[in-house]
Amino acid sequence: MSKPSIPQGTRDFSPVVVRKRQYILNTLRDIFELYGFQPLETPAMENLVTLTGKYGEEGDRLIFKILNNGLHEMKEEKRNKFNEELTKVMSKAYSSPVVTERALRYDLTIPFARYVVMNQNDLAFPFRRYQMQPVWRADSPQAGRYREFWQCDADVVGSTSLINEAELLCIYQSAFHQLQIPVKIKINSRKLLAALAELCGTPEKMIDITVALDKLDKIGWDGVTKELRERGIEDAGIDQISKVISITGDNQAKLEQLTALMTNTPIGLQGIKELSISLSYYSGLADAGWGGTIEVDISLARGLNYYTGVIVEVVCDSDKVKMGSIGGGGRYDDLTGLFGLKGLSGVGVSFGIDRIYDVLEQLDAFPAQLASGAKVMLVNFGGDNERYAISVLKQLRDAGVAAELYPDAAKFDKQMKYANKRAMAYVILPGDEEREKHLVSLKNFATGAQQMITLEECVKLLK
RNA sequence: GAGGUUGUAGCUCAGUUGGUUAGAGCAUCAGAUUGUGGUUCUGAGGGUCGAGGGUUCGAGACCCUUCAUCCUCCCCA
Repeated sequence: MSKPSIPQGTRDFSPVVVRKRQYILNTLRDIFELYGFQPLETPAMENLVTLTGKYGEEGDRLIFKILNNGLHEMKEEKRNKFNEELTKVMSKAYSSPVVTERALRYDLTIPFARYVVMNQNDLAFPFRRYQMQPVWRADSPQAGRYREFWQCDADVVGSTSLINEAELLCIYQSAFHQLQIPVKIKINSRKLLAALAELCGTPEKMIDITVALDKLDKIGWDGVTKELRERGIEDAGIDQISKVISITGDNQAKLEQLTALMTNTPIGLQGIKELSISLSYYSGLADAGWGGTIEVDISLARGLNYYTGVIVEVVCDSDKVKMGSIGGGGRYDDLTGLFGLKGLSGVGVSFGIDRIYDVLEQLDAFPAQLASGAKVMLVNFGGDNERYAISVLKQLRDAGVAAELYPDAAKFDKQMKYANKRAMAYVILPGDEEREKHLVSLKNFATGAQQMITLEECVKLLK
């Protein structure tokens, strides 16, 4: 007998953990629905060709490919061909439709784009959807990084209105307010980064600048300078970048200074205008009770290179927590163009469920009542008492009280220990005396107090 | 792709320069206790020391190979 284990980079979620995760997911779901987003689910596997070439060379290697089935019923000749191709596939980054033509979903964005293109005739655009599902990556796991993890996305496609940007900001604010996580939302525009590349005199280096700048938090300005040099940016250009990212003040002041710096780059001015309009829409929609701050941050880059407009990132704003971003998103033009549907602009946000979980744990901000499960357990005394217990059990459930009966007439001590371990709030003792009097003895497990009462009174207490 | 960590009971881990029959806590089961839990006491079961090879009179420990694991860098969420 081999010891049981689970695949590298996967996790079991125990009951308490599932409850806490569901609390996060339910909170987000309610908000998405409130803002008119519709739920979407796509299959765990996609056709391999749908995924390949969408995540870059590195990404292609990290896609979990699924071996074709039906090997046992192949004809001799086909099986030989299969084995030949399999050897090739195993030896290097090589794909063969003979061996694998499906793969596990790598993220939710590409399947979403695929869905939109396939259903373009039926969808009402702008299409607002949210999706919360696991994704898989054949990456080597490390702390906080798994081969199976959940993503939670909300996107709007088919509209270029900046109201969408403002609404997604509201969703972030509302969500983290409800979850009681203090946050700072950083906002920028890819157009400003494009303008920055122009200011450097190297507009074609925008991606290089973006990737380098994205590491500012991690490696500091000196590190970024070094990386920019390695990526072929001249010192004069680095000076320009330095000048732009070091502007200070509130959002209004920052945008004004930027305007001055970028008067000669139309794309920069447009980016500034978009940020300004988004923020103004936002202030019309925002609730005064939300605590999070929204801050224009020119150094915010976001690694993903399909973003083209406004980009955002959420970080936890608390001294007690050290954590990278817990959410991010932005506008992307033409994502569906990959599948032949051109001219559809989209904007979306993503919530980092695992990190949000960790933050809530560190802040000790999960609601206390999540810990307890079923409310009450009935002790099983066997025989006639068991029959009585079953009738009480049914009546409790009919009244909407979460209850369970210990299934065996085991020793009393054992049953009580079980109830204790399960963290039951109450225990009901349906024994001889209770059965004869048609009453129940209800014991409060926290206080130890016990009373013999009618079932009606009992239900009233437990509801 | 590069580097490092750890593999001993179901779980978490001790195990001295290589030396008799490999230990503890938790968990499980039984008993003190057949209607009163959280903290008690007693006892029991449970091990091819990750796998394979080597050195040695003798290996859980040393060497080689291999597998697994966790972590760091790269990259990413």
